[in-house]
Amino acid sequence: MDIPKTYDPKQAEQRHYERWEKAGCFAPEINRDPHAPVFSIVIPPPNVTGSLHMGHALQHTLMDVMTRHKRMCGYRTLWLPGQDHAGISTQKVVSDQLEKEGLSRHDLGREKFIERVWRWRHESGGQILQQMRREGASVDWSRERFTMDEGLSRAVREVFVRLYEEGMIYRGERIVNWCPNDQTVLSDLEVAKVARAGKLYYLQYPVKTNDGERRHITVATTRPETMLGDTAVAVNPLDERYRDLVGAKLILPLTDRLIPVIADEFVDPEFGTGAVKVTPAHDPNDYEMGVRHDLPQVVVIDQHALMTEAAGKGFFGLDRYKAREKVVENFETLGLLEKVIDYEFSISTCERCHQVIEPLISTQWFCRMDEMRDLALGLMGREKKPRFSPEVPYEKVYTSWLENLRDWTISRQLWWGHQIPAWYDKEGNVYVARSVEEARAKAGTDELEQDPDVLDTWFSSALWPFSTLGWPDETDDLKTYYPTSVLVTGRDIIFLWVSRMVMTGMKFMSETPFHDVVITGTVLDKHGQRMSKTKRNGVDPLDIFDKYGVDATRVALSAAGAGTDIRWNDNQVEPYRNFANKIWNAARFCLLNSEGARVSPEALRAAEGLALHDRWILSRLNRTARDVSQAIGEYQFHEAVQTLYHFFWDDFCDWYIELSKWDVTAEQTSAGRDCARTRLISVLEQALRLLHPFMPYITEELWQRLPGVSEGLLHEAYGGSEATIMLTAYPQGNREAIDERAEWEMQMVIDLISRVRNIRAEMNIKPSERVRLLVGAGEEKLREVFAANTDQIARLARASEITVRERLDAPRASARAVLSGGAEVAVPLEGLIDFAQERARLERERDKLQKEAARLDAQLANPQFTERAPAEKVNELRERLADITGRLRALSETLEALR
RNA sequence: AGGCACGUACGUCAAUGGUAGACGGCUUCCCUUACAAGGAAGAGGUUGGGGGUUCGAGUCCCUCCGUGCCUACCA
Repeated sequence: MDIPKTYDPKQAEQRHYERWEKAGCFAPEINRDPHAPVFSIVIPPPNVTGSLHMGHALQHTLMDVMTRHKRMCGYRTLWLPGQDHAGISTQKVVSDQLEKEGLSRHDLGREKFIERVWRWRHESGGQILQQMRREGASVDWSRERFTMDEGLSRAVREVFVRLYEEGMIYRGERIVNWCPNDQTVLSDLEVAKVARAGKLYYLQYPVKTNDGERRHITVATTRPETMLGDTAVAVNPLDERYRDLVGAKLILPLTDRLIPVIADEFVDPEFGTGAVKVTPAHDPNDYEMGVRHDLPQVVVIDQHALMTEAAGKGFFGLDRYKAREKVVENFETLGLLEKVIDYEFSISTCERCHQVIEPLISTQWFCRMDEMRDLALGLMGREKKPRFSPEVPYEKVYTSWLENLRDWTISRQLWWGHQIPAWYDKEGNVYVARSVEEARAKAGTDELEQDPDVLDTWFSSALWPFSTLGWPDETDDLKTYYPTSVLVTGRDIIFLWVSRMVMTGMKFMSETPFHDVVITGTVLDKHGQRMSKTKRNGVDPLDIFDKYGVDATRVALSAAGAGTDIRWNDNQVEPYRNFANKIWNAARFCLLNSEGARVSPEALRAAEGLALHDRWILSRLNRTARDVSQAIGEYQFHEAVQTLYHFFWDDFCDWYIELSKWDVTAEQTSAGRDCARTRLISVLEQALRLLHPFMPYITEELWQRLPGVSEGLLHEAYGGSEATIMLTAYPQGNREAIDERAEWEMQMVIDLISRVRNIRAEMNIKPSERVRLLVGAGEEKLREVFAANTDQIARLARASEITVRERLDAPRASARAVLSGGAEVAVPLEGLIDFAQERARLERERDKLQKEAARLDAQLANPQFTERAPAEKVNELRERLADITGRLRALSETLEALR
């Protein structure tokens, strides 16, 4: 058999994915058990414009681990893939392409432009899905969805119409967030607040008096240019300074308008001058105040952030920042600029293009959220669903956001997206319908024009868990896979996406869209900075795959703590690349000694007369299986990884293989040898199954090479499928197979061997040199354990002979050690031993033990402790103290003998 | 401005209120026929400072220092 010494991940990565896919392993239909429990996940649809980043790799890995695990547990398993049309981003990508050709989207016209976007999507969009194949993601490609698919678009129209008919969607004029660059309205969630160092300008507005008295009110503002649209100045009704001026008129400088002084509780008397200029058309708070006081709205800034005609001759057409300078200059000239101070404040910017948002009054479509919000809050209140992991702090983040939820601006002035299903007749009457035909029927005329706006991208995403399964039709998929089992995503879209899915899910399906929500940490760069394109500090997962292999990368990502941010550093993957190589070589050893062996479940049963190391590894295997399943179930992937890593490396490689070597590598063919080989390879096979959800490629690659693997090993739900490790049964860990006694006995043997190795290292005994071992053990049980395993101990401790007695009887010139359980071991070293050095070594150990004994003594002597602590805990300490005391006694005697 | 996290070995991170661990790195020895991406043995911590609750605190409470994140209508 020809197996290379070093694992080459690329080879395995190329070989298996396509085969799995062709065999239909990813589709739930592979499961032929009609009573199988169901497990389903919908992928957070990546943007068509996106390419894979580490955040995806992390989330996809966790989703795939869960999916593969549940599939191996016999669940009917669906992981549904798909993509989001990503309105603004996609439109921008294609617009930029056009720009390079010297064209704008308006040159093409709406229809041609959309055609072009579709072409782009088919040609270069969605590379991310190809990249997912490399990740090993076991998604069902036959159910792939796109938010602009006909089916999903139908769901969008259906939801829109129903909500409209219930009065939850309405059209109205409001102040909104406008991006002058993207030329569209944005929802509050798409606006990012950024701290900026700016100035606070103090402007004086003269009071119009009849007696010629010269008075003024000073207002403070960060945006002087908006003063051209002021229609009032507001003060707090309780503010003594201005009480007599409420109701008075002010002369608004640079214009010919008079504006009133009004009283409103919104005004904080402590801030600035206690007087606020009110610009209802260009500030959300002022807008509200304007509504309360019935103030006129003077629009002085337009959709391109240029000053309008209403701003006055001198300002018309100026950019808003130019206008700002000019207003300030004019105030200075007029002697009305009181002062300018440095001031840091936060401004609203467009999340995508970072342009400063301009609040504008505009007619848009809105969605009332109160009813759906209450549905979601009720679900959390009654059933505590969805269950967030980690629960702290996300459950609270989610609910407190819902409690403060406001109406959602759902229209966007874009071309790429779901066009709003509303039509207008010549009189401007609106007809909301599922199709133009339905609208015509409602209107009684064919002369209708559809609303040009499209819906917020998140509107269709909000329906994802049921629209992808066929809603509004009552499909089998919908009945089977809704609600989904778990949603895996980042914290940045809890509001944008998670909460909205819950709300629409409750509204239209009357059930939570997912039982659990796993919030992953953010992948940061090695300095703890967020990865971003502009900073160019992003890491391409494909580079990591090339460098270390997909499996190693997946394990490294799974090993990150639950919910905590991950400071990414390439070399963190190295240990897992090494781990993969370790697995490879362990399997290599098994395979090189596999003649006469075959994978066999019977070999894993405890039986009479099994050697200690066999009983032990079976116990460890079952314990590991149990712990891993529990960890995955609790979304503690790092614990699962740690458990598997140590089982495979420490238990299986370092001890079990070493202890099996003698039997397995025997030159003579024998039933005993075949038996040992079969057991070894069967344990390996189980270990590969346990590792498979995390490391799909290497486990499949090795599994296929094991002798005796066949369809017969598959989980019964997959009977008739082709042989692959991904359809075998996941080891559950049998509680009865956990053999505490075997684990204790083995621990004694390991302890003895380690002590001898320690002596050898400290005494500089060459590896090639065999030593004699004298073991003294008062307990008969222990003597039996050592006696039964002398061959093993001799091989691993490199001893020539071993004598086990009740009492240690060793020559003075020996190096000694005391084991737990009170046993002692001595290595006679005639002529080699430095007595002073040996005494010092043992004294050091004695001091350590004495300290611990003293601490335990004190704790046990404290009646408060023995009375209040649980009896189990107290006993544990007593036993430990007894053990230490025994060892101390033995040590003292040894030291005495060396004097 | 409020709210929420976090601070543990040289580095990156784990630890239901019960003996502080892992993986790199480091030191010494070994190319022992699965693996030098390996094996064996080690060194390294009064868990950011201070106070409190408790028989017992990395873990719970308070406070200070430092670092992140989120929310917000103070012009």
